[in-house]
Amino acid sequence: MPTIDAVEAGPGRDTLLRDVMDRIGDKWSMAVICRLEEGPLRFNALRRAVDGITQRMLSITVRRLERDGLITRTVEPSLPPRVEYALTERGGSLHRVLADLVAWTEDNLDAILRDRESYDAAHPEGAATSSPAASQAPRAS
Amino acid sequence: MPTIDAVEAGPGRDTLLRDVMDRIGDKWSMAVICRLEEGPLRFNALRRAVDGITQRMLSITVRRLERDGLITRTVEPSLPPRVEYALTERGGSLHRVLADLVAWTEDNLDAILRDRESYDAAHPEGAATSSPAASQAPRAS
DNA sequence: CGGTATCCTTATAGATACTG
DNA sequence: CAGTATCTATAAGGATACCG
Repeated sequence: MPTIDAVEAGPGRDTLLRDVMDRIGDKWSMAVICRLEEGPLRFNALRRAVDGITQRMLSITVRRLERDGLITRTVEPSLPPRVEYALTERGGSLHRVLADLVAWTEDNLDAILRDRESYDAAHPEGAATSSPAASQAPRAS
Repeated sequence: MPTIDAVEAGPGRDTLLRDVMDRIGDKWSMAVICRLEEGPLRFNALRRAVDGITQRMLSITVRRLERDGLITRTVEPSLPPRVEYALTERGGSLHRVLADLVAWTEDNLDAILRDRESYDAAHPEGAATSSPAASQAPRAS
C-alpha cells in the first residue's frame, strides 16, 4: 500500500526515466537496437555489426532485451543452429524515441565538447571526477 | 585524420547515442534535470527534491551537468553563500527529448513488467544476470 | 550553507576458455 | 554457430567525516 505521498506528487517522471534508463542505459543495448532496426540478424552477424562487443556481453544484452519484449529470438533447429534476432513492435517504437535523442546529440555534441574544454580550462584542479569515460572512444562507425 | 571507414558507414547513430548516454545515463543526471526544469533551485533544496541522492553524488552530478552546459551555477557571495542551479536553454531542449522517453516508458512499462514475469517463469535457471538492479527500487515520487 | 576527502562495497564489463 | 563459465579489473556509487 503506497503512502499518501505517492498520490500527492504525481506520477514521478524522474522515477519513470530511471526505469527506462536502467533498461537501455547500459553500454550495449542501444547499439543492438539500432543494428536490429535495419533488419534481423543472427548472433554472430550481430556481433560483427556492433563492433567492440564481446560474445559474453552480446549474449547478456540480447537476453535482457528479449526479456523486456524489445527483441525476439527465433531458433531454427538446424545443424549448426540458426538463431535470429529481430526488433519487436515495442523495440521499434523505442528506437523511434531514441532517434530523437540521436538527433539532439548531433545538434548539440560539438557545442558540448567546446563548453567542456572551456570548463576544464577554467577549473584546472578538479579535472578528475568530471566525466565518465568519454575521453577517447575508438570512434568507429 | 579519420580513416576512410568513417566516410563509408555514415554518421554512426549508435556511437552518437553512446555519447549522449554516457552523459545522462548515470543514476542521477536525469532526475536533476527534471527537477530543475520546474525552476531554479539551491543546492540543498535540490538535494531534498531529488530524494535519495547523497551530497556527494549531487555535487558530482551538478558539476558534470554544468561542464556540459546543461545547467548554470550562480554563486551569490553572501553569508552563508547562496548557490543557485538552473537549466540552460540546452538543458531545456534535452529535457523536452527526455519527456518523450518518459512518455514511452509510461506507455510501455506495465507491459514490459508483465513480459519480464513471463520470461522469468519460462526460464527458471538463468534468472541471474538478467537485469541490472531494477528489482525493488524504493519507488518514491 | 555548500561543498571535499576518504574509505568501502558492489555492479559492470573485459578476457579467456570451454561446450552442445 | 551460438552460446556458458570463470576470473579479474575498474569504476560507479554509498557512508561517513570534515571544511570554508
